[in-house]
Amino acid sequence: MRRPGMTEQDELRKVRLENLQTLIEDGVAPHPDRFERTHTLAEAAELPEGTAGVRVAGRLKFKRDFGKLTFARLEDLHGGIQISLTRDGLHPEQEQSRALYKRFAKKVDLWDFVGVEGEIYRTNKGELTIQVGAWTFLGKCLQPPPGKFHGSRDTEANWRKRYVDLVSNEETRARFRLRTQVVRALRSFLDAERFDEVETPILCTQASGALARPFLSHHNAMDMQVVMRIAPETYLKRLVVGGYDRVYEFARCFRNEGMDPSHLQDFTMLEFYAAYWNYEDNMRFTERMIRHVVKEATGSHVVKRGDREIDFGQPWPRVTLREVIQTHAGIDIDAFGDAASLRTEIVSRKIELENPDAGRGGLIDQLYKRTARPKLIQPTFLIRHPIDLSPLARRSDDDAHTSDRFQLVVDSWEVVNAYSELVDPIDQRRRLEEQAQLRGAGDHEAMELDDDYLLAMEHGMPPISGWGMGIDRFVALIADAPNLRDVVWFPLLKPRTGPDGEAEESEEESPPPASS
RNA sequence: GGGGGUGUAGCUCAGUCGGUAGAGCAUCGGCCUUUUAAGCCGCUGGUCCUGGGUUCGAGUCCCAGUGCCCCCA
Repeated sequence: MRRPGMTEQDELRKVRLENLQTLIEDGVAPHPDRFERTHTLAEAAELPEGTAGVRVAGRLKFKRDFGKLTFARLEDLHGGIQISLTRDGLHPEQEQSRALYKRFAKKVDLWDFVGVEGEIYRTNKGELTIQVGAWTFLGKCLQPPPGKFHGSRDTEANWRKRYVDLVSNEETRARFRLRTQVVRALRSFLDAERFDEVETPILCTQASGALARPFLSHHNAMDMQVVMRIAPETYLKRLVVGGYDRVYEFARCFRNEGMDPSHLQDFTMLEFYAAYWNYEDNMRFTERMIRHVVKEATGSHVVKRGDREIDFGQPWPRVTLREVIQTHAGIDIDAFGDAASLRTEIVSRKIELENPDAGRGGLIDQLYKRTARPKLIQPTFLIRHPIDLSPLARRSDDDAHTSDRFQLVVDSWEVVNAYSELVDPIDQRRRLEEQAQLRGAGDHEAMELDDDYLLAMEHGMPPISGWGMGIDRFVALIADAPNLRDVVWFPLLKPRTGPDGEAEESEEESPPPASS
């Protein structure tokens, strides 16, 4: 394999390695075991001037050296503060102080970890700063950091090396802080409403609970195929059979399907089930919860999305699928009771569908996605979907063709999907058998017959309303992120081959020995 | 599956008609006690994504591949 001369990256790394070596030779511990802080960086930035004995630690993000005075800035995920060191302010003895100053100015590099102790003051330019009386080396960054002013703007690099993205870009830090806030707000809201949090299997013998293709794997000891779950739904409903009357799970799910900016293979879904509720109870609850979470996480009910403003504070309209299609496609689906007549009507209106051979429910779904969904911007409850698109949902009492179901649509994204659950094991078996027939006919998205779940159902279910929300989508929505990968810490990407992806050859210098 | 875009120094980016590979910042050396993208002087730094082809000569043109992005079905 060709091996060119040392690249610039190698050279920059070598300088840092040499700086570390110098510190070690001076008796500095390269990897100290701990550092006692009195404040986080964000806390320190709120302290009044004159506060002494402040001990903080963080990554060195800027350094401006004036020869006898150095300004620097420490940062972490939640904040940062400026520090300043002077040539004569680090030790009572002048010679010692100058040595400590020079060590900091010359041998500590950007992105190294440093701990300092000092007093809060305000600089001539008005910036709150810690006048450092003592500093401690806490960790070396051997890799050259990206630019000082602009972090990496390369989206691919930011996904592959999210840690670099996080250190470099405040927008990235803010986006992930928002995600954490959203999850925290949802969890505490549900806990306060007496829901119990559980975990159900990810590795399953059967994929159920959604219309999607699973990832396959193999269990060696049992010598059998296993699948990664596509939804936690049927397990959570088993728990309702078992006596949980309000239960939820933050469920990592996996769907082996096409990739685009609004779909991930590996995503997080929040599902909850509430006994004795119907889907209308659930809509009221949803509106209350989501409104609360948006306010809690963003500080406002109004979220900016591109040039649009989404207002979660206004009452959310409820429209039936029939109404919304009538409005935007001009077709009354109730006037076409079978697939053939509906298909003819769609064709006559020159609306092109991706899969014109679908059944009536499938045609309605495509018609909606094609014509109406792009127009739904403000939070809207879409209700009463065709029964054959909802094999686990309860049939409406007043219309055998529709289900007691709702979706929450925001900025044309389906954020929430919920319904009154089908709790009749006889009806459930019939509908899963229909799905199994579609499967047999080659429809990979049709649902599998799940005998074990049907057995659980036969032990008795109360009325239930179930609910599911894609956390990644919801966060991307309120973070104004164009791509779901922007709100996932480590999105799946193909490994790089070639220059960047070559295995490291073992010619790198041996690490410096630990100081004794 | 189809189409379009993109890949050049550690980072952000230029690179004209095919003719010696460029800038700013970072790094490195020097000066500087109040900076906020500090400033000044000087020096470095390249697998132009990969592989082929055309050509006297390719970052540039052609073909194929590849990572990433976007759009469409």
